[in-house]
Amino acid sequence: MLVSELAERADVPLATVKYYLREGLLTPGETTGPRRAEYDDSHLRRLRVLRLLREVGGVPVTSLRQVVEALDDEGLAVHDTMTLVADVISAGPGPQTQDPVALEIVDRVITAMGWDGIRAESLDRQRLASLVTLLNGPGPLAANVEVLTFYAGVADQLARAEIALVDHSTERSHLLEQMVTGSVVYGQVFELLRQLGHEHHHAQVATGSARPQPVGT
Amino acid sequence: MLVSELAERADVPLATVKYYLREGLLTPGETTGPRRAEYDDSHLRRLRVLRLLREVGGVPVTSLRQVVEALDDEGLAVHDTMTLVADVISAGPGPQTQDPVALEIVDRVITAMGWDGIRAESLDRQRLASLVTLLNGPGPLAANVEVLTFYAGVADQLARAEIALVDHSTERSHLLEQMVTGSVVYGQVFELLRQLGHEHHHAQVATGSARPQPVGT
DNA sequence: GCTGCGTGGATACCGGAACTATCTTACTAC
DNA sequence: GTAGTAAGATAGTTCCGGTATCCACGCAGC
Repeated sequence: MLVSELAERADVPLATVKYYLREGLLTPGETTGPRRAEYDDSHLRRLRVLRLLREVGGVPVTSLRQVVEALDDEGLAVHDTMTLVADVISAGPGPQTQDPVALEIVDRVITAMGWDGIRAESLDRQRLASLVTLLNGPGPLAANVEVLTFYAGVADQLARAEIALVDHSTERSHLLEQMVTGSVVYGQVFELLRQLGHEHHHAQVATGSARPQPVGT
Repeated sequence: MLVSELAERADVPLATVKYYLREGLLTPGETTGPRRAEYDDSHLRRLRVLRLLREVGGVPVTSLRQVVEALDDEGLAVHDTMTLVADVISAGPGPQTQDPVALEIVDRVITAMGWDGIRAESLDRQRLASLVTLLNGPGPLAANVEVLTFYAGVADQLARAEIALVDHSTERSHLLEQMVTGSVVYGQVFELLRQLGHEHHHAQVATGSARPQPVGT
């Protein structure tokens, strides 16, 4: 297919596709003449992934370039690609504080969960420590190991389920695209469900019903 | 305190505080002279909340104005304020699709959860439907009622816990600020923990250990 | 073969968001 | 009385994510 068709099929303005090509987010189509180039299904899939990351995940375009680099590096194991992508994708700027106390709280949670596959350089780990610093600074909120471990337990349920859901036997590129988009979209899905849960339970409190209890019924 | 002190205590550039005042995100201090105004602790707390919503939650400044309006409307019940704020805060633009099929899927999940306190106009509900449309469009991912209900169950655990955690007996303004910031910050905390969970379980898969199982051990 | 649409490629421009800098006037503390 | 800063207003800046325009030219239909 030609660019215009690619753009139309992905429901993306042509100008934007050209922009992505310029930025190196899409590999140029196969040139079939001086003013002619052919694009295939892999381009279409890639473009869809990019739009999803941008629009649903809010991933900035500069980060997208890092994502495609990781995705296209055939020499990289699936696992390594995913950690690379994870470092880039999750929201917020890099960690600004390296408060050792917060880091230790985070590490204790990680240990309590038995999560032994986490790199010390994991940006998520450091970002989490920043948030803990923030929570334990001025203000009424506080994060302790117990609460965080509870959260981690819940998060673990999701992580397990999500990994179990993907078909691990498919080809590398398809598998990665599936995992990356899944992670982003289901992250949003969960966040919305959490908000809906809030809305319901707030209503419960407001109408004078019993306060919701954290664990059992 | 004077503006400069307010800015310093909240660790926000003075120019930014002035900007927020201009935008109506902060109420003007009490004028004690033609070129003098006094700010108090409520301003400081408000400013901290705003920065948190902006930096951690990524809430745009224009939405912040709506948030403060809801927060400052003393005639509004706590519950109603929260739903108003929730509509404004959660990420993404308003819903663009109103696919009846997706909406019905969402509603079935809501019913299955026994969530009867959710307004039909809830933006989160509609945003979720948009995501479901997206998932069930082209591409390998798919969202069915079962999977979504599983997610909703997990989300419900969090929502319960979070509501149980706040001290419901404090004064309106403090309570709301606590709930709003808590919702945003813990949303991020959870997302990071979910990513960490992924990182661990991916590592498990990569090292050839048993694949993680969704529910039990 | 001619024509006119559309292509690939390059470059320039735009609009919104979130600040940031400057300037003016005037109080206030020393 | 004078140096320092506050308040308030206005204008300017940076970054991001696109759009728009331009050009020279090949291809499809006639």
